[in-house]
Amino acid sequence: MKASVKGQKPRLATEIEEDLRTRILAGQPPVGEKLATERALCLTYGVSRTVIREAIAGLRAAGLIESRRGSGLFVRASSVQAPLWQAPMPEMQAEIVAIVDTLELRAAVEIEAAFLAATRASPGQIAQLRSCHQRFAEAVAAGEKTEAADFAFHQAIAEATNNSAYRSFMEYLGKRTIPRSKLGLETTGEPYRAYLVDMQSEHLDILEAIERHRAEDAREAMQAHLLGSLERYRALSQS
Amino acid sequence: MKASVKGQKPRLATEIEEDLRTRILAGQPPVGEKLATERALCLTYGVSRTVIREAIAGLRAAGLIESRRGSGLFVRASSVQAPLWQAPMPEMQAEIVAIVDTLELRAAVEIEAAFLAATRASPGQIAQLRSCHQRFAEAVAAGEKTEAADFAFHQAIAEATNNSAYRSFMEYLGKRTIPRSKLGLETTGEPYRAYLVDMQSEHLDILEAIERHRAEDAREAMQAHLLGSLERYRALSQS
DNA sequence: TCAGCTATATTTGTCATACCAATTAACATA
DNA sequence: TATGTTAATTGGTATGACAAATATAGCTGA
Repeated sequence: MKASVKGQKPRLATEIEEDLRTRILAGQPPVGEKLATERALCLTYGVSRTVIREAIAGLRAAGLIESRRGSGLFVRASSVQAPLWQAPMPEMQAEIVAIVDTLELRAAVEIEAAFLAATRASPGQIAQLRSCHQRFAEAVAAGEKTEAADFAFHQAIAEATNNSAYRSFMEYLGKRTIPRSKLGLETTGEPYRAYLVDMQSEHLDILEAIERHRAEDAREAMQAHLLGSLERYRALSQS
Repeated sequence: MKASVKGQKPRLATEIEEDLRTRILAGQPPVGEKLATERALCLTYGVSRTVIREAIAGLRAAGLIESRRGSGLFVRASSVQAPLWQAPMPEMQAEIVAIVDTLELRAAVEIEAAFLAATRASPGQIAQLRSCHQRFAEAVAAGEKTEAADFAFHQAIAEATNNSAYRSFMEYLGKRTIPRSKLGLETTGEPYRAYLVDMQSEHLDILEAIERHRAEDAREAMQAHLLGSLERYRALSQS
């Protein structure tokens, strides 16, 4: 059943909009190609042109298509990023989107945090980072849960920025950390362990860059780490 | 001039959609309240009901409003757009140093937001940015307060990331905006006006980079803008 | 045979009217 | 005053019409 206002039956235009959105995101038709004409869509869906135009208005607002009078409807090079993974249930969609959005925001903050930490970290803060890294490595070796150690490492970086806003932001994120198993990630077996070993290695890259006060190196190491995490996460999600 | 397909004049529905979007995002009407009826909007904008319905279709697709037959149009508290920050960050309250830290955190986020906006902004969002920039310019020319227009411009950039976390972050910052006069900034006289003219020029650089989908340019323009603002602020604070 | 021009067809944008379905407001009655 | 009925309001959908912009077909001349 398509989403609708509480108790009300779904609107025809909304249903058709979702169907067209699904097709467009699936590359049918491909970017730059023409969509069927309004008249053809009326025939296809058996509805009036008013309904079709409202469905198209939604797609246009989302930046998926553009219309040209006299020419037709064209699929745009989409400005909206495709979802990282399919939501199992529509009700979870908002939550999952928020998770992905938060991860993206977090990435922006953490990359800059690594830079600032590399320029400002005191010897005591670097020692704290090394200690967190060590605890992460021990958890990996013992086959224990690594989420807490992982987050402690990132929190120590925020601490080393000597910026209370960064500390607060990471503290806030900590309250919203979601266990990897809840994200559908299989947290046992060799692939996951390899995933953790890669993470550990990247943590070391970040630590060493901060230790040597190489700000740009720290930024790049954190960026590589977050991108690598995302890619490994995707690979594990599909296995 | 509102955004439009190359060479084509803007569509009435798109213009009205942007205007309504601006009003809704400004809290007029507030979340949960009713929008004007379709009929009233026809009279207000002097257009047919078809145009109004297409504008509304775009707002509905964006999750800003929901319609209920027999009841009216309501401003939604969207689950995606709801602010992630429910509780205030305790450590960020009423500390001078916290303000500087927040600005630094904000810079990290906004620089990345400019990058993401340049890759993702829809034509409607670019039009919104241009509208905000225009209002800022008008406020400068009229000698009026520019804080609201300034913040609206930055909020529109966050909007154009199509990332709810960025939106929420900017919304949170908005609640913490401190009037420049409270920061000890003399907000009258020629030096302040020159300060605003510089800001306006930098806003245009950011806007044009986003408009041209030059992600790296947008990032650099935002970085230059934020650094420039800080330097100008320091200069004004000491005069 | 090909290029250029013109007329026609196609497509989207906007307008107007009508009717249906759901909700709300007004009114009458007990 | 409460309840039920009726009318009005509001959004959803359908249909037809015309304008504006673009694409295509056909004709003409070199």
